[in-house]
Amino acid sequence: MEDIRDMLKQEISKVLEDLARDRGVAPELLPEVYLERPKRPDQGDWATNVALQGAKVFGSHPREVAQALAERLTPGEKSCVAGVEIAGPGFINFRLSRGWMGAVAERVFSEGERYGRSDLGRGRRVQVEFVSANPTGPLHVGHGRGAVVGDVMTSILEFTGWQVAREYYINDAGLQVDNLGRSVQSRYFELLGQGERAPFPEDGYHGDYIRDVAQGVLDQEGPHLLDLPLEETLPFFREYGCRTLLEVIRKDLEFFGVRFDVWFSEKSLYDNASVPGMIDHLRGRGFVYDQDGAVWFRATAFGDEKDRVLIRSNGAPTYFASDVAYHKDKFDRGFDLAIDVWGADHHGYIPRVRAAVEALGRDPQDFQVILIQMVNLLRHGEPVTMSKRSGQFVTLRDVLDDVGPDATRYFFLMRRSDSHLDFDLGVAKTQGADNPVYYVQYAHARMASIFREAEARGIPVPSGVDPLLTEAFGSPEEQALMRQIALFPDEVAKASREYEPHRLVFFAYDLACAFHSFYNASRILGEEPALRDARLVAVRASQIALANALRLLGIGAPERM
RNA sequence: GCGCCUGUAGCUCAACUGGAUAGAGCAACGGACUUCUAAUCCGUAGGUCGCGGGUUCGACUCCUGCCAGGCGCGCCA
Repeated sequence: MEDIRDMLKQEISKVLEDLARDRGVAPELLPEVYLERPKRPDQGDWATNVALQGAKVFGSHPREVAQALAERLTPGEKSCVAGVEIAGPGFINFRLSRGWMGAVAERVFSEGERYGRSDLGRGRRVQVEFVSANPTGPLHVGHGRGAVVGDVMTSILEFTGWQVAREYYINDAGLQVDNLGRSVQSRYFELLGQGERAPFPEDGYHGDYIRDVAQGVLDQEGPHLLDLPLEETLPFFREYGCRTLLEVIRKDLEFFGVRFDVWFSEKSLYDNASVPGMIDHLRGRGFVYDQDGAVWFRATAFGDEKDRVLIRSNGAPTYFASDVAYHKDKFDRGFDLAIDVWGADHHGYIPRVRAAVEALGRDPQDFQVILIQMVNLLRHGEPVTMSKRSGQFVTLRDVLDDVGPDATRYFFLMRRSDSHLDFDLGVAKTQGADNPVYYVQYAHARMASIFREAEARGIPVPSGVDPLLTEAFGSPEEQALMRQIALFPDEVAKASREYEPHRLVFFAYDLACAFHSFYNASRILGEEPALRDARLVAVRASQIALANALRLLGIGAPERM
């Protein structure tokens, strides 16, 4: 299909240049040729709007230009073009001969699991940092959305020729882990009936899981920590709590099918002096100065609205300081592109980090952020309230146990990540018609079932595409199905370029839809051999495309349901 | 006050980045299983694309001014 498009494009460009020469139009004024797939089948298989774009430079009407171009375009055997017509305000529509469907199927067959791959990334290295939730409690639903978006994004990037590293940034330095340590410490004392000796911190973590962590300390250490000064044991509680909760997070993510190559410790940036190193580096480039006893980054030099503090006047570094050091580290490690997946409430933070990236001497485009909007959790239309403070929030684990990983992934991915998402646990759980996950998976199960039945009847499934056999193609449903299959590489590329993993969910859904229509309209195994084999080829191609899409999404492709 | 995001069918969302008659799913109504899975399909109905200007062959898409909602504007993380 790609090949056909390229050939068409070249031919149109050539004809356009010929026409320009004949009419004395300078070639550099000519518009670029775009070929697009019309929405409606009666508008052909491919269409171009060059005549509309170029009417002005020709000093003529779009339809007249289109007519002139069309006259010079002769349907050719090789390009599969069966017809050229002018429509609407001046579109040129191309109708392909039936052979195109065979060409699509042939490509899908020969590429198999690789169908949809590309070399967009050209082997460049990209690091995707996602989730990065503070290790102060279990993951909640919002983290889950970021986890899936990041995970699927990495799969897509890998599939499109990038060398990918998946990374989790652990915020194990600073105030919040301190609070965690004190919270655990307090609960530990409480378990031993001496809670009043270690008061619960004002901004402490109230969730029950803190008691579990404290119980773990008690089981491991016994009561001897009671006898030591609070400040002396705090580092232990802090470290223990952090490690334990991180392990909980890691297990939840693993259950969700999300894995990381690197777990990067914020604390390590201080242990190995990366933060002062970064500050020296930026100071040397003239982007750091001292004022009011604090150390500042000149973010305004790169379009941020104000300069930002790196080291407070009390000597403590800001979160931003470690973040800049972390991003410097990313680029020092040789990544060509760094993609961060953040909660949308952090969007105001983007300009300063981008400014820092630029100050480090990188193209600001080498740093990209995917924003994840809020998830509204509902149960049968009723909002489920979440408050991490009080500890009464619905965890990712709760949702996974309730509706399962496949449905959870699907729901998190079915909207653009930067738009609000209503996640109704009731709907996600129903196995009925209003649950799109099953609609898609059912399509795959149906395909598998056809092949099972074929085997039972002793009907061999064609392993290749016989050009004669594809002449049997042709119903509107078959065409729609093959058209959708042919779209897959484009959709993957688009998802990769635009950082929009949800596109694949829409693709999978549309493919399932095209398949269900085809299935209901066509008999397969009962038909005479030529037609039967052609349809088996279509089903196999559908199955490969759908399985590839589901694999990228991390959603199961069941053989039966 | 400033910045970012959002506003499309009763509800939840698409619209190939400026293209042709704005499309799906729920919800409503009417049909299709003696067949390779009816967790499916087909049809009907539903719209001043928040509102007003502008740009051009052409605007849901771009520019501008309003209106409404969300988020953000710390020497917090």
